Amino acid sequence: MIKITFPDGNVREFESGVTAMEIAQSISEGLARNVLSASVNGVVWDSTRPITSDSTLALHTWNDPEGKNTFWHSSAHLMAEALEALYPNVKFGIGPPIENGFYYDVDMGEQVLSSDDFDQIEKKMLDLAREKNPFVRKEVSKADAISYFTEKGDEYKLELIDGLNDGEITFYEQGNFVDLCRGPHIPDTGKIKAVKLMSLAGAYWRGDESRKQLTRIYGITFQKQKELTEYLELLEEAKKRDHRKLGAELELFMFSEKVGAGLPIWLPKGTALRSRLEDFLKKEQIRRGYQPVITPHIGKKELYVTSGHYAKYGEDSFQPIHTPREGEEFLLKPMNCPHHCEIYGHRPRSYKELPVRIAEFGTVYRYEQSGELHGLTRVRGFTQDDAHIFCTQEQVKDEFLGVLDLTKLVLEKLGFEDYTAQISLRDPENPDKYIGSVENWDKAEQAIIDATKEAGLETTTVLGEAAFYGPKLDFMVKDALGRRWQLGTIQVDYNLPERFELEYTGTDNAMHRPVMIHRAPFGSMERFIGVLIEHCGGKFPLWLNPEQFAILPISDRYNSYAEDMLAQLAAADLRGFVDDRSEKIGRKIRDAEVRKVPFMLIIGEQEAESGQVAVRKQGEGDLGVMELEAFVTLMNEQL
RNA sequence: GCCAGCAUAGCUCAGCUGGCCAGAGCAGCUGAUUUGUAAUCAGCGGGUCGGGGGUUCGAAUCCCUCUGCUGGCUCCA
Repeated sequence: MIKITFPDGNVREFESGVTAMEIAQSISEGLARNVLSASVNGVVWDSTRPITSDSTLALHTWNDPEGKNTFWHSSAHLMAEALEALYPNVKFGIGPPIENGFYYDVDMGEQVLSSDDFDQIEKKMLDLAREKNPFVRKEVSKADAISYFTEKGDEYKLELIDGLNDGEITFYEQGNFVDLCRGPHIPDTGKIKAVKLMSLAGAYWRGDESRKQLTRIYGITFQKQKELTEYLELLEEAKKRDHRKLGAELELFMFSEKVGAGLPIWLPKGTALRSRLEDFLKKEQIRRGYQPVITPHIGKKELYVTSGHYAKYGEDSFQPIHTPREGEEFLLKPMNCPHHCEIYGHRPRSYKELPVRIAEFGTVYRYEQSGELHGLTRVRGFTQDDAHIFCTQEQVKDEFLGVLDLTKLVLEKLGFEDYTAQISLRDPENPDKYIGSVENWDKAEQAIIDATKEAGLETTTVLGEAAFYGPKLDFMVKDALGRRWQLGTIQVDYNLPERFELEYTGTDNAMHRPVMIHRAPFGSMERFIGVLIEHCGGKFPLWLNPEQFAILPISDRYNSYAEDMLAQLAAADLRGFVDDRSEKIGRKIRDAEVRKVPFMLIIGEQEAESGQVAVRKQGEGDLGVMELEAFVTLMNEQL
């Protein structure tokens, strides 16, 4: 007999060789039906694998990430089986589960797969799933594994086997398909009831640009058709909220082939929105002791040689601009920090004036490969809500706290309730990758950890993700559809103060090197607004909305009255417009609704006589008639 | 940059395997209508079918190339 410890601490005895599935059955048939895999002593296993020693056990269903992963991993195998049945010469790379579904990298040889083939593959997958073939785990020797895939002629699997040790190699078999795989898998293919192949993409073998590009097939599967339908509906919703689509519809921004790819052009309404965001932050920053500055969009090449960016990114940047006579070389600025370092260094600094906080909405230009560009979230020219704080090592923690507070304020003001902070620290295995003293790194990392704790932030910590010049913290924000975005960032930097030889005179009358903190609560205005558009589906908070209300006269006769009203509301600092077209009121309402104007003021004979307004809220409907002052109050309450 | 796909009017799209002056809805303009909570009616204008080259008697349709876009890969100071 062996002892099995459950997550709630309960311990029960079972015969040695019992499987997780059998244990589940002993609890309830219903549970057993839902079990996809199980963690045995913390390792995810097949639910059908015999347990032969005292163990902890956690059963995984669709509701656990582990359960979903197992399900999708098995689905990848099912897809591979279908592919092999349809295209006998296909060779397989790797096929893991991902956040939403799975993929398999395959080498189709001469054959070109297109999404038109998806139907056929999906059908085959469902046919094979209906066979309810069990996933059978087999331990094989390295020699046997090699001879199997040599015979099959799959060089990718052979390469994978090459990296494995004898004794740790397993195959999984379902139906006629055998794959090299660590597992685990669901009990049988019958659980896969709904299949959808999503897209095709090229993917380099083992992520290496110099190696062969395989075809990556993305898919997702579910246990119920209904779940697939819901998932596809969610994707539809995301598509409706796509900032590229809404940005065009609401006339916020545009792109022009003539101006160039990846260079967003802000239209009047988008500019109104963006300016409000900037003003909000500018005010808040001034309150917090930041000093706004303005620096040029280009800088001499030497500036970036000094900063080190030229050596690191020179080749992969927009190339220098040359002056015609003098032959000077200028670079479009890819960052604001070198300019800000020059500002710090333009005169001697005393410890008394630290921290110095230099802020600029600085537009920067970075070369991105053409395939990388995407709406506002990946562009070649963008504006950072940048600031650099020059302080002493001792001040780092307090400055960090201040920035955390500001960033939280920004996110919450814009309706991002769900976010976490990702702390990126050194890779302990590679100390040589980093510049700056070990003591300073220790202090800075500790300062970040302490500051986030003090700020009560939910954090995740990743080792090895720090920049070479210092540890950093990124805000990971979840939007209304549950998608995660990286927005604001705070980075400690020991490198630039060194390179620019920045100093201050300390209490001891000696020279010291300040620490620099880069920070951007929004990240970039472009990216932030892109995410904001999708988060709120184009229905911006009232204080940001370029159009807060529309005045809709019932007929032309009330147009001048509407204009008077507009003037009164403008005097109350509210923004709107009059729809004075000779259209029926139903039409004007519809158009305002589609434009997502938050409030509509309908005025006709009754309102003109009583001096009141009939208020309608976008998406909600009629709020009834009220005095104009009451409407102003209503608006101000929501600002 | 690489793989796959897409590009027809301001927008959304039709135009099958090459064949009469390239279509629709919405938007726009003009006129009529003067309207009470999500689309009033009529008329009109608008496209060298993304650019260039080729195949063909004939190309929106087939081929090549460039540009842009989409989904990924690689990259991201």
